[in-house]
Amino acid sequence: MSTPAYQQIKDYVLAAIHAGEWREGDQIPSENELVRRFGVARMTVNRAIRELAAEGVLTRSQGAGTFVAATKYQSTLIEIKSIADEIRARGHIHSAEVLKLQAVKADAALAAEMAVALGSKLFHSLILHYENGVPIQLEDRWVNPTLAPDYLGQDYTRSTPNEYLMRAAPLARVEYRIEASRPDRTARAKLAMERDEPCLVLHRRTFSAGQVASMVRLYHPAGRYQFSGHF
Amino acid sequence: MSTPAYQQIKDYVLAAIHAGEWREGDQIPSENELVRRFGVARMTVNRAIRELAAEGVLTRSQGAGTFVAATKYQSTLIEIKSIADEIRARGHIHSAEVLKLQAVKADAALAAEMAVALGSKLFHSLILHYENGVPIQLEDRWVNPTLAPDYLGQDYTRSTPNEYLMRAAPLARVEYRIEASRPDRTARAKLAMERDEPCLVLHRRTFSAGQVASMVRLYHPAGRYQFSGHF
DNA sequence: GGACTAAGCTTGTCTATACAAATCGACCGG
DNA sequence: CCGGTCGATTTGTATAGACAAGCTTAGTCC
Repeated sequence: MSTPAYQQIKDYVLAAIHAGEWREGDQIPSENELVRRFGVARMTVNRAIRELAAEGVLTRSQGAGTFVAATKYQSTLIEIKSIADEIRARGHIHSAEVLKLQAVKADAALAAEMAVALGSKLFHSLILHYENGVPIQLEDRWVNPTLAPDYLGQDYTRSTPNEYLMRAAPLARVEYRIEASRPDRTARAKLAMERDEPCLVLHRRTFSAGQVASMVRLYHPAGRYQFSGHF
Repeated sequence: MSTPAYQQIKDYVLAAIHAGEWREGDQIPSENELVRRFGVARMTVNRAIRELAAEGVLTRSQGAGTFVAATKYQSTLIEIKSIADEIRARGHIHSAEVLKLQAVKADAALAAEMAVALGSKLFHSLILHYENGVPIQLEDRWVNPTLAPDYLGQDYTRSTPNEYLMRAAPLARVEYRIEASRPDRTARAKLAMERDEPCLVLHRRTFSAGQVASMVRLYHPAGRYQFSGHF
């Protein structure tokens, strides 16, 4: 067989979760049961399940069993992965609403931040990301047209700006800043946030070919997202 | 030994990399060589090295060997070693007020987070850091006494807990989480925060010798601090 | 010298077994 | 009904061995 047995077991488990067969908190079959079903050694099952637990898909408890983990977000700031992937990886449905997608002229503050001349053309997009219909992230992005000339022509309900930019302008350097802030009225309304709900803002600039490729502010309601990671 | 063999091997490799013994791109000893050195089965070494590869510390190539991965990023999250240095680097004056410094018994939640037995002795400190007399960070820290027995005997108005811990327990692994939250009454009072001012909380656990060395929550009023970095 | 080959090393996977540790439920005695 | 004990189940770790597959290098042949 080409794909390793442990990977087949991982795929099987992920498929079952994705299909809704096993839900959050459900106990999944024991290692011995999976051994019977797949006809492999227990160490092979153990590796598959252990890796899924390490990836946050499952939680295990010695003596008790293995359970489908509660979906908690985990975004390493480091890997710039797309929020869409992250949501899909959880077996949930990602959707996006494009609120703005246009060319603008850079004012002083913007020109400084994007390192372009005052009055230069920039692309601006404002996109709201949903997970299972719940707004989870507001993405406010400016893009340098010289590095991504086709930026306005993409369909961002199908793929995310991030995915397009990763192809168009391979990133050389990333600069980030994390703030807690109170979003403005419109952002709050879009994210269905209460008046004083705290909000995490990830501010990020990516560089490509010595220029600022993109500058983005990602707004996350605190209760619905958290950054975490390890190294 | 309490800590599993595979974890000891992981710690050994991480320590060697951390110490600069093995550098970026260097080939590390083969599995069979590590088997000889540690006197364990190859599967045990394999698990340790495979996990480090999955974590991005090493890269492996079948037939060729295992190499120290290029450090992809450089995060200030790990370099916020000393807020005191950071403040001094800005030419400002750092001062600290020790609000608590005592031994406590771990309750259930704490024991779980520190990975110690229920009721174990832990050190707890609560320190408020000032920049030019303005409170800038509230540091709420728990420390494992076995790794830092002299923790309570330090003068934290002169050096920070972090500086002491870096010497006492060289860190092998860091886990972090960033949240936006509303701090409780006392924290808010200490930081001279207004009622609804947003607050960033950096939650961090450091591991040393396979144990949780320290767990800390750093509270920052949003307007007076931000995390940033690049990679 | 250049191209091919084979040996030896490396990692990748899998097996069958073993024991330890944690959990949970059934049973039993009070 | 309550509480404790014991056993079955489950995960956690470790072992020794085996074969496959990929890379490197030394050696051979032309």
